[in-house]
Amino acid sequence: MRATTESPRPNLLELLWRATPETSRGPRKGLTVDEVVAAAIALADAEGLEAVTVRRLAQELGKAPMTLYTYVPGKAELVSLMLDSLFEGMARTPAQGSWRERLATVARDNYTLYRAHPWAAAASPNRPPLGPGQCAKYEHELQALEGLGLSDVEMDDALTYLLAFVRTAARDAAQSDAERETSGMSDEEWWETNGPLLARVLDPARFPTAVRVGQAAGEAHDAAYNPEHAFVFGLERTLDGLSTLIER
Amino acid sequence: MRATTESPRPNLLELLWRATPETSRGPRKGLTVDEVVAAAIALADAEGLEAVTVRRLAQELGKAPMTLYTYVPGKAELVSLMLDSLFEGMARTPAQGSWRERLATVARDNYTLYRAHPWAAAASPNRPPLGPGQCAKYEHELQALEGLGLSDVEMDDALTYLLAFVRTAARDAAQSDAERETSGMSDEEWWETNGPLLARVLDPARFPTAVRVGQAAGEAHDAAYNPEHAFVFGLERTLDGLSTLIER
DNA sequence: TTCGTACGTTGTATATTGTACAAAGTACGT
DNA sequence: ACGTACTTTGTACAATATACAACGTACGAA
Repeated sequence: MRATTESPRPNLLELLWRATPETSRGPRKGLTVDEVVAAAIALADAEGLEAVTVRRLAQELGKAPMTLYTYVPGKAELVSLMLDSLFEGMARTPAQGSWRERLATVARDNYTLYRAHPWAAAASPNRPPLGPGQCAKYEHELQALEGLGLSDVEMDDALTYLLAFVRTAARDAAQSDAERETSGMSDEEWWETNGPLLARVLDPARFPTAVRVGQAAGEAHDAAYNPEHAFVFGLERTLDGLSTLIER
Repeated sequence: MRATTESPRPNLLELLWRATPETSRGPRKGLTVDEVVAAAIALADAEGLEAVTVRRLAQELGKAPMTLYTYVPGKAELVSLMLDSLFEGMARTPAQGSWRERLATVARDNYTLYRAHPWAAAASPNRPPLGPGQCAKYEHELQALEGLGLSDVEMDDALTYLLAFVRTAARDAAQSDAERETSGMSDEEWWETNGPLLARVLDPARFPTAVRVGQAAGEAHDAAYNPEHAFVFGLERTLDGLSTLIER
């Protein structure tokens, strides 16, 4: 048996905190984890997360594809690093005003982030890994809920609930945008194509309420779905829902 | 120029409503769209959506891979068909009781569906294509909001908001399950591996609230995240949020 | 100063994906 | 009876993540 070296594959958490042991042997590294992550974010912002392939990213960095695996154990870890980097640098508007204003600000900061980086809304899990960015974000956002008489567990519940709403709203908005782009069809074209079939098949006798309400919603929003309206409406509802917990 | 036949690639909407023109020429079809969709659902239920590849599905059906393209124009359309089929067959508990009870029932029916078919929660868009299943579902669910004094647009807003919450809750729950399975790590093992680093890096002076609240939440749920609790908590908040719209 | 070895870099290779294309075969309508 | 529309299928291709091994570099010990 050959005494092969134990490959010290860095753990995601170590990587997030940049707690990988420094090595001195061997050639100098031509890149840093931060550079790789920054390039990946730039690429995802410009062309979407599906453009962030190992080959393409390496090309962008002027290296051979496999080189990246020196910096990042795999693609999943790279995405986590991208997210944490976003969280690290995102806006943290200082908390002020009523609890409702403070939470609305938290929601808007998040919505703005996810709208600016649509790939992040799709990639972000409900519980992101505990990197420095996520921790700073969590710390900041909890401030909006401090001193309201909630238990610690309720603070976490409330924040998780609010953030899940925002992520979903942003994700749906991004998806709505993407569909419009991908299909390359305007709403008018869509109706020209599909209207006849729908008219035949959407029997008002069978779906009376659906036809009535669907039509009203479509006309009101001037589209099948209006993400910005959904966010505004949903944010009010979400804050109202939290008020019964907070103003108990 | 050869007079090639215009390939009558069926539109998704035509396919959803099974409104594809019947052909008589040529060999008899060995399958039906319904059989393909049913097999795909069974496969996704058993092994996840990532197991539903064209090759695997064809094998399951005893056909060559490319045969499936006779029935379905591509994989995206197949997934839409799978979803609509699920919606068609899902539980529709009759509406009764207060508006709150009715909406809670709608939410639970949806949550049950998505928990039984985790791939569907991940694949379902905010606005599913207008297939027969989706229409029947929409019609049914709107009943819970009928007669409450809401405008048609508000009915749609409210339902969309409620369903987005449920989808997200189910998606997060499925992801939480998947992570546990994929990592193959129990919570204890995770802490053994990552505890030391976290202890060093999660400075209570830098993240006082985060450390305090995070620890409390973790202990209360006996895990980093408790999806079922999040659903119960969130459903109450969501209904409270809608109450300010409905009981105005 | 020399040299072994740990480690960065990279070319090659593999398994898997969706699906385009064309050949082959089938059965209906004329 | 026969042409042709349509099903079925084999082959092929581009793209993916990443395993593996060869190669070269430069530090640390001698």
